Amino acid sequence: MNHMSASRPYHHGDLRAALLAGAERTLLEKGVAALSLRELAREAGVSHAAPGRHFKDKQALLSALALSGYDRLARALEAADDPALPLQPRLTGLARAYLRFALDNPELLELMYARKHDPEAADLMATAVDRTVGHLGRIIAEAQRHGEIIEADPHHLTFTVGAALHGAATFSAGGVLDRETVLSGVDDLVHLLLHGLKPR
Amino acid sequence: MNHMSASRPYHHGDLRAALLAGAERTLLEKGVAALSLRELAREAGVSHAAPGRHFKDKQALLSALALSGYDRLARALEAADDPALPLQPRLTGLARAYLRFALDNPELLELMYARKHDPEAADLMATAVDRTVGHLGRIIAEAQRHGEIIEADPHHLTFTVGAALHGAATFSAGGVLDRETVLSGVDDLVHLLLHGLKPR
DNA sequence: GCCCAATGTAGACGTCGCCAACAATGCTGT
DNA sequence: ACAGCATTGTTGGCGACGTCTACATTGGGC
Repeated sequence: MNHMSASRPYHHGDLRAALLAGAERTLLEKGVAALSLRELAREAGVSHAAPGRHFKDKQALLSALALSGYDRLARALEAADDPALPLQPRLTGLARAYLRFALDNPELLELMYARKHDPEAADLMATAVDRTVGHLGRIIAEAQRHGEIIEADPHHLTFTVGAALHGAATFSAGGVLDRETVLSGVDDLVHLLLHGLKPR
Repeated sequence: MNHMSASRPYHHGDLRAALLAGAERTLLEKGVAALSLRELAREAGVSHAAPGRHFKDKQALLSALALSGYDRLARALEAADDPALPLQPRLTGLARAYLRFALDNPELLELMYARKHDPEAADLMATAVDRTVGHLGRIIAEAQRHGEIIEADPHHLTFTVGAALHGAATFSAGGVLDRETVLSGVDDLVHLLLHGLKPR
């Protein structure tokens, strides 16, 4: 029985997606602290308990958000990777894409690296991370085969490069430096990683 | 008038310190999400509104916690720094101390790098950070004077080294790698930073 | 066309951060 | 010594939140 005239249908249609979309927007505009399931439900026009049908608890929604973040990051990196380029500009392009993502989505990045996810979600995270660092790892291994990079344990190399990029992204997202300064420093960062701090 | 026999004194003595200590313990044992002002008040044996006399809101307590974290980190780094050492082992020692701190206090480190602090607290943070990266910066500038490091913009160099260390710390604190693996990888990390990935 | 699983609703419970009004305490100036 | 006052703690309450349970509505598969 419909009390109100012209009321929306009892079922939302795709509440899960609507909640995720709203959460993403709130995350971008007001930060993770401002995320509330009840508020998201209000925005979606459903009752305060409806989100519980799609996410077992708030953390589950955050995990889903982080997971979709990994997807977007992976797509951004793959789009930015040009295998035809020589090693250094290729890495620079990747680094720039990563930093751009970090600068555009600082709170999302924080969520992605948070260590509060259910074991199940954490597994999905791990594979998502593997996909990304695996990409970097393959580039490095290939460069090793071409003799462009020293023959050390490729995991160590990947870890170091990934750490430098991620640290830069964290610093940048922290807002100490402005966007342009960070992005224009990428060339030097990659150069330093490749050539080292010691004179040659 | 004392209703209860043998009740505690009306005033706590040093509630502020007790709250911070309790918060630090909870942070270590159960994470920042489990931090509640009311719970801290209970542990300290005071009423639920008492913390409000010492911290204007919850964020103020978190900021104080972060600030004390910077203090401890700075002390740990200074204790670990041996200026008599050659550059590479000296940096390795510092890196190891930083990673140890990150592994021991992952949630605290996250708090320290959070970008949610009041302008006033953010200022104190900034100077605390300056103190630490300034230390690193001086080491690098000195090495430059000795010709041990290329003559590039020292800020760029410091940023890169700091980013690499911080990224490694974040990865480590994230719990993907176990403590021993991380700490034993420090030598390689510093070596790579100094000598670069390209063959010499 | 019926039945059941999926989805949404209504209400309640306990916890939380924060605020205001009030009570106890200890410091300071005289 | 002691009055007055700022500091510190208490009590009670407000609104918001996450989560649970019981119930309502819907739509797809037998």
